[in-house]
Amino acid sequence: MQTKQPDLTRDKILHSAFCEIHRQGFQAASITNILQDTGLTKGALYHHFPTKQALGLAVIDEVIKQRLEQLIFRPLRDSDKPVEALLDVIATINKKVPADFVMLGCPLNNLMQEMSALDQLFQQQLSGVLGIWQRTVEDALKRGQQQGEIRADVDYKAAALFVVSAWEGCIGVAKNMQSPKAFESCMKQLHVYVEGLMSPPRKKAQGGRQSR
Amino acid sequence: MQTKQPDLTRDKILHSAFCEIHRQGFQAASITNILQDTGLTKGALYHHFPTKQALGLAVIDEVIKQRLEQLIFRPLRDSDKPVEALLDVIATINKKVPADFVMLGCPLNNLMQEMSALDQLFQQQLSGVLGIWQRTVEDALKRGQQQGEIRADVDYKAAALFVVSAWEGCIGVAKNMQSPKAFESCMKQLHVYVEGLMSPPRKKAQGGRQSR
DNA sequence: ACACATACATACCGGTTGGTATGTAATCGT
DNA sequence: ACGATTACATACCAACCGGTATGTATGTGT
Repeated sequence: MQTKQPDLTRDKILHSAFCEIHRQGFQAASITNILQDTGLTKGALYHHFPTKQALGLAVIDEVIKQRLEQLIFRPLRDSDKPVEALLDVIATINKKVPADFVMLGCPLNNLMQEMSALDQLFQQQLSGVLGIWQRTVEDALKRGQQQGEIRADVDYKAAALFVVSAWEGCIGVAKNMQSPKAFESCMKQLHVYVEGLMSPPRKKAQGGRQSR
Repeated sequence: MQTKQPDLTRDKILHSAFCEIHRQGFQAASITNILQDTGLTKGALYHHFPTKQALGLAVIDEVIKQRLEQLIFRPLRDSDKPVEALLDVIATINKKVPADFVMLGCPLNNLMQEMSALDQLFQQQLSGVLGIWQRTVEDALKRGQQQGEIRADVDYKAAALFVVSAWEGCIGVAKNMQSPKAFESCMKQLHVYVEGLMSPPRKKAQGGRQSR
């Protein structure tokens, strides 16, 4: 290991790049700005990353994916009550995330909307993370189905895709409205949708009511 | 009226700007590119629009809003069977729109994700259009409720917000996956959600099944 | 017919961008 | 101990950006 601790430097760049990209988008993210936050220079950046594109891809893989992993994927995978876990994550996500994340949007969604049509490598990288998300929800629904919590006639693949889509849509719209309240209301409806996939217990369950 | 038909010139610029912005995003949209498509020059553009920002705002108001108006808002408003109309629009939207619109994303959503956190005027303009969308769906649900088609316990405001959010989410995710099929599947689930808001007729209705 | 406004075209500008070439100090392998 | 490699810093560059100043041809109002 070198005294200058290259891995630590790399992480500093990655983190700063993540913040800048989250705020400005990838294309508008300025390498100069990213470096200014770290006190490093271009020499350091272009030593660790060959291009700006490579830096962006690394941010997706090593920052964004990891955060989603910790925040969403792992809780779903680790729980042996997958439906309960899914409903819990949906219900509490807005408290487990910094407030400005609603104002700035989901980092993954931001990049998807900006880059998917422009850069194939970005598209693939982002699609990979989204695929994990989708398959994690899918697996939770599937296991819930095996446990009898989810109705047998539910197409869990299509439902999982929709859950993820609506999820991102909720963040996106809330971001546009700059309204954490809208996010909360919207996620509550997603909660209702998932409940609608469940087998009716004894009480006739959900409707769609809450505050305005 | 002048021989050079300024309104026509303005429209040409607006349309070209819409296309460039749709493909590249607003910030990455190059004024030079926009003008190249039209055969005009910067003199023309900066005669009709004081800044690039003003051009972008005009694109939202005069192109994007109008397209949504025609494609979504009007059908919902004009129908006296609002729930049926809503379900129909959701079911057929993918056929009423050019194929590359899925690949390039919803122009409104693209701009929301890119600009809402960066520029307050953009945020307001976009929020305005989104608000019309939301209120249009809201009104359709409300009227459906009065007609007894929508259950009385449904919070139509929250449901409308969710419908719009999920709608945009579906396009966004389909764009990332570059998959019109995913869009179709996703919208079908949104269809299921809306059906779930309806009063049970005699048949016990929807589930959630379709192709993989 | 003549002053003036409109509707553009052309040429130019300062600032910023991602990227590179070069320099250098520290560390590692042997 | 010493060459090679790593890990940066510094200086620089061509390309492109949005925007402006100026020029000009074509109208319109009177």
